[in-house]
Amino acid sequence: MRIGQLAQLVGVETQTIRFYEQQGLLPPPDRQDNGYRVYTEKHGEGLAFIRRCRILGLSLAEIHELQSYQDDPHQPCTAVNALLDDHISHVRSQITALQALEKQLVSLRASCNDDREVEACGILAGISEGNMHQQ
Amino acid sequence: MRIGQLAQLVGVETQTIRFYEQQGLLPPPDRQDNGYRVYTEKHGEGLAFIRRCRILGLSLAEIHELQSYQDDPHQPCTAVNALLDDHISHVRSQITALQALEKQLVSLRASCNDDREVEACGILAGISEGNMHQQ
DNA sequence: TAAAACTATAAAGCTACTATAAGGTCAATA
DNA sequence: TATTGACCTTATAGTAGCTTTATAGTTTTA
Repeated sequence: MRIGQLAQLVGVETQTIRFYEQQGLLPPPDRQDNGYRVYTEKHGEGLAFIRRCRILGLSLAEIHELQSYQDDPHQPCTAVNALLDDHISHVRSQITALQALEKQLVSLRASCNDDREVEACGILAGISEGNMHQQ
Repeated sequence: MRIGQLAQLVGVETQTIRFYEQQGLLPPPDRQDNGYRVYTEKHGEGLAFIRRCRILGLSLAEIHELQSYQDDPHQPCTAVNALLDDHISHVRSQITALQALEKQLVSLRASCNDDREVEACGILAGISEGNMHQQ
């Protein structure tokens, strides 16, 4: 299987595959005589794993960590659980921050309407004067 | 006022100020004979405006856009309102996405506990097999 | 046979800074 | 006076996770 086929199979760009290889997340595949990479099903699974992790918002470093656990299958999986717990709390704090931000933005938006000139714009005035009433 | 004082006043690093100048967000200040930048209150206000926008999550490009409106004070502020509306909907979709992600992560986390070996880890298995039951 | 589609590498670009290097300036101190 | 320390200057590289571009070789298709 060549790189283009693998890319299509998993739904990524070929450059992304090369990038993961370069970052040490995908093992370097064998090469044909012409230098083309040849992939196996294993590579497909590895790549799919990476993509699912990315969809879950894990960083490449975290994925690397997970891979290192996979390579040592008889250790307790405490660290995997901890990694996920950390990530969950990270996501939660992002949500909290964004919700506070949304509130601020909505109240700022309420301070203006389309019928004004920029000079009198409540939004620009609000930002300029720092009336962002963050709590 | 020199760059260090301005930085302390607004609460940013001196490099950040130079960076904004380079990006065209802060007008280049006058220089002393020795080359040191000299700032006025105007610069302080401009910098504070930028920082407040950044706290609101606006990109440098969006800030640039707002500045261009400020330079044209007799236009209707429709575009400002629209920019904010867009940003609000952007923030909202981020929140929605993160909430869905949190759900996925929590359900994945529930599929394992600390008493297993990596080999039997419900989380790794879940990711590997794509049981991420995204809806 | 020639063009289209694929592959390769290397390097730059993206965002919004932050950090580092190497050096010039200035006031106060030993 | 020499030097220390705090400040300033520019230029360059690093961060994350790719994407884009440039340049070139290979394979497939018309």
